[in-house]
Amino acid sequence: MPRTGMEPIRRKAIIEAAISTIGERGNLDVTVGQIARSAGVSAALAHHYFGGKDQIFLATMRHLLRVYSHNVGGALAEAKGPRGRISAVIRVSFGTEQFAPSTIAAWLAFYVRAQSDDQARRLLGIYARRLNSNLVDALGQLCARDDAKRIAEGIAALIDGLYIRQALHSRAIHDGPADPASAIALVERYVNSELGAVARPGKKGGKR
Amino acid sequence: MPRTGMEPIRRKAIIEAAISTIGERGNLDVTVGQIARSAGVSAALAHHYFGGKDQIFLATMRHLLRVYSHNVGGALAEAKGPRGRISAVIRVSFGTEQFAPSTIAAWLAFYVRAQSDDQARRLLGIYARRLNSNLVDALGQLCARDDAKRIAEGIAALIDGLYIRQALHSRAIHDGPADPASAIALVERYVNSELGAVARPGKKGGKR
DNA sequence: TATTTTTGATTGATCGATCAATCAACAAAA
DNA sequence: TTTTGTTGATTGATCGATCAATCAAAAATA
Repeated sequence: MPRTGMEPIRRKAIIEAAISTIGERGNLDVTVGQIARSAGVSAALAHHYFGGKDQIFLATMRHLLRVYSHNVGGALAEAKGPRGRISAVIRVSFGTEQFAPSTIAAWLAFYVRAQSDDQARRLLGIYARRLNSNLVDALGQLCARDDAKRIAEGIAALIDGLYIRQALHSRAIHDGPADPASAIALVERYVNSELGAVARPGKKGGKR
Repeated sequence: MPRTGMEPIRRKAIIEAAISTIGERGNLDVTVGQIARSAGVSAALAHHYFGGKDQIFLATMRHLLRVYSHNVGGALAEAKGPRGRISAVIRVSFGTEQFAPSTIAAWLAFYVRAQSDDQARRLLGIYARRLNSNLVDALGQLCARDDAKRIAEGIAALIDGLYIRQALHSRAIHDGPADPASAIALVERYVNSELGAVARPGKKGGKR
């Protein structure tokens, strides 16, 4: 049945199989064979298209990152004002696409991977920097630069922390579904109280 | 040179070697041989004393947990009032012992391990529950129960998030040292603004 | 249209390396 | 000499990677 033009279809299938396989196991201790089987192909084919296990992982990370960036981009476009852009980032971060159990598990696994793999770290670095500048830019219009940096760090930490906790809970309580709403509410509340506590930025932000 | 009474010495050496080996690599893809060599013994001896790789990991987790609990216990004993106990928990969580790069990396690695290993998950669950009840108990004396739960979740998420981010940063910037002070300040500020925003708890906490 | 050639798609089989685990043996106290 | 500590050697299993061999569609040719 080999029709030509299978390559993009296979690549996509293998990447999605990688996400679900990694997501099920919760770590990167998955074999190429497992991923391939889940994608309905042989392990050899996965190697053929990607070159090796590492590259399957990297392609999967890139896919996750691309989807996230795409969603953020869309949400930012519709957002009204800096505060709206902050909410957009938060909302997307806990959106159904990002907050699916297997996505969360894969994300966490790649975080760990970045500890020992330069390329993985570089990819995560791109995501982190983009998130950070989105937040700092928006916050910078609402408060002093120093405060903006600090609040952005807090938001990012809250997001990462809620992710890691969600990953554990969704397994502890027999695959309980994620609860994006309360996570969003918690972060939003953080943003509000932090913004409420800092002075408006004059042309020069005053100290505290 | 076999003197008797080596067992506890070897166990400790192997556990500490496991922490540093895991910490260096940043994940659990370490061999028993590497751990053993770092401890100055043979791989066979590590098996002899622990029974297997899994048990080395579990013993290492238990050790990490025990040290943390011990430190928290000590800090809680000296703390004055509920607000002081919250600060004690935060301070210990970012204390030098917990915030050493290899400890952070090992902690994160075990978090991922808990995704696929029941016993590891159980151990982390104990830690999480203890942390949570410490925080909720203290917060419950300062605000309504519902608020206490929410703020405790926020604190825990912030701690986890700052950990995971620290793990990445300390590797990105060529083993830059941790910065406990700013992490502590960020969480403390969160506690203050959240507590400032909620009403005092009457005998019955009012809604919001 | 019918036949041949080419090429992309795909896999089973297999190699080489790694590693956890086991065991038999040895050394040094007790 | 009995026990405790310790290790090198070995094994069995797993896995990533490679490769030769199919198979079928598409393209070229008759």
